[in-house]
Amino acid sequence: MTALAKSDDWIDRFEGLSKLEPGLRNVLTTRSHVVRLPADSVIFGPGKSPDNLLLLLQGTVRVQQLAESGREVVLYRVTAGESCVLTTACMLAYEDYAAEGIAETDIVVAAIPRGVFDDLVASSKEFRNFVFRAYSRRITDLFHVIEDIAFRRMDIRLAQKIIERADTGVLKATHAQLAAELGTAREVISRQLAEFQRRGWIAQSRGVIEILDCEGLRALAQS
Amino acid sequence: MTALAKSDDWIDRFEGLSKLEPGLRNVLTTRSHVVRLPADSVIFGPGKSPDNLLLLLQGTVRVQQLAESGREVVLYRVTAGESCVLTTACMLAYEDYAAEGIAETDIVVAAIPRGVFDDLVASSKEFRNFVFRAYSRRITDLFHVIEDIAFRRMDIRLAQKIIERADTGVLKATHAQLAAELGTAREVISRQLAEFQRRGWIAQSRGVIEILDCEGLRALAQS
DNA sequence: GCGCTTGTGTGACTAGGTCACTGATCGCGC
DNA sequence: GCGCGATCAGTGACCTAGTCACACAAGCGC
Repeated sequence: MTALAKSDDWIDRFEGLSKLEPGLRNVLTTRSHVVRLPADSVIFGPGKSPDNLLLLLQGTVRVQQLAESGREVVLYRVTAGESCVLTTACMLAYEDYAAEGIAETDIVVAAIPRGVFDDLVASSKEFRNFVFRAYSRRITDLFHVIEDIAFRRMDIRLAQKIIERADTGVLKATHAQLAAELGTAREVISRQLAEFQRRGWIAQSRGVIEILDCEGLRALAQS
Repeated sequence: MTALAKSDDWIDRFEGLSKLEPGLRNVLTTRSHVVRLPADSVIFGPGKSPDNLLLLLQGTVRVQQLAESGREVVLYRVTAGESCVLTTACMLAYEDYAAEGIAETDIVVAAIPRGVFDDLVASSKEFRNFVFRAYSRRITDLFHVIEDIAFRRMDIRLAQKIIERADTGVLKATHAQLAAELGTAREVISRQLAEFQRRGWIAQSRGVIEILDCEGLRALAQS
């Protein structure tokens, strides 16, 4: 991180920006600032629209939808090397919407002020492509979420989530967190996990799920 | 329509474009073409990504998500005076996604080729704002859909849909169409409508729903 | 009128969400 | 080490929504 703050190395971490015209690289680095934020920071949310485009250098950001009832769904995650591009659209949002972005880990971001963003979009085809490609990616993610919620079974979605988010066979998450992730109720997750356990696919303890039979899970996830 | 094809009047139908720089108005009109398409035309879809940005002059376009199972959900509608801006993102789509856009009526569109779109984004702040504002709008719509599907009751969603889409107290749609609209099964719609009828809110006949008690529906829709 | 197609109604059953709990486990202060 | 509040997990009863396999009805062409 110390090195990051004073160099422009970070640009090369973004696939779509590596071929950026040299002059514009300069614009980017001199007119944006690298910021470090602690885990659980709210990047944007209802009534809190950012006025920077954020490029994520380290860590992950979770973007989730909130309902008045208090329930939530995770829409997608932004990982290092990606931009949180929907924020640009959100800057102009018609009504303010009920999604928020939260730092899931400590994060390091390059914040590009709105005016600089606008200049770059105007002057660089590379940058435009970068932006539109990022949009495309997110919208595809949203389509995915819709399809999942509307048409897929919970057990399948849960199995997928466990595989996707388990690190070295272990997933640290409470049932309530998984429920928020998938937009369902805690009890539903508890019951499904109990069933997975009964089948010998996982072992559970407080806040931890351990995968015992990845093949079993995968078979369900892919059906 | 005859008048439309040969003038640039249509630009003024788009709120965000009316203040477009005069020179660029010209670019728009000379390098785009006004096209008329019949109802049910597929504007874009899986494996059919458009290479024009479409601005809708007349009619409406329905954008819907398809699942392999054959079920569908309507994501949003584009109405006259709006642009089908997600197509721009879709031109660059990572994987191709399972959404399609269909002309719901006969439509008249101004088709802006990709290169022209790019030039305009580069040269006009007005146009950029127009584009990003349109994105914002659509994304908000998608957030809405997700919230509805994940957290709202069917009876409420159905009541809303009926009110929203009924024309002079009458809605011409089959139960199957309403089911596709809301991403549920036909039987569910049939049962809900039977209940609405039992309560005296609507009358039904083949392919037609007539609103008898709008207040009753509205009360449910708002709860 | 006869048969086809399309639209609607129904019952039995499964999956998922809600409610109101109980019991387990953990961290922490003392 | 013990007690206690907070967080996490399990459970049964009940309701809503989606699935399946039908029967039945209305419009349409011939």
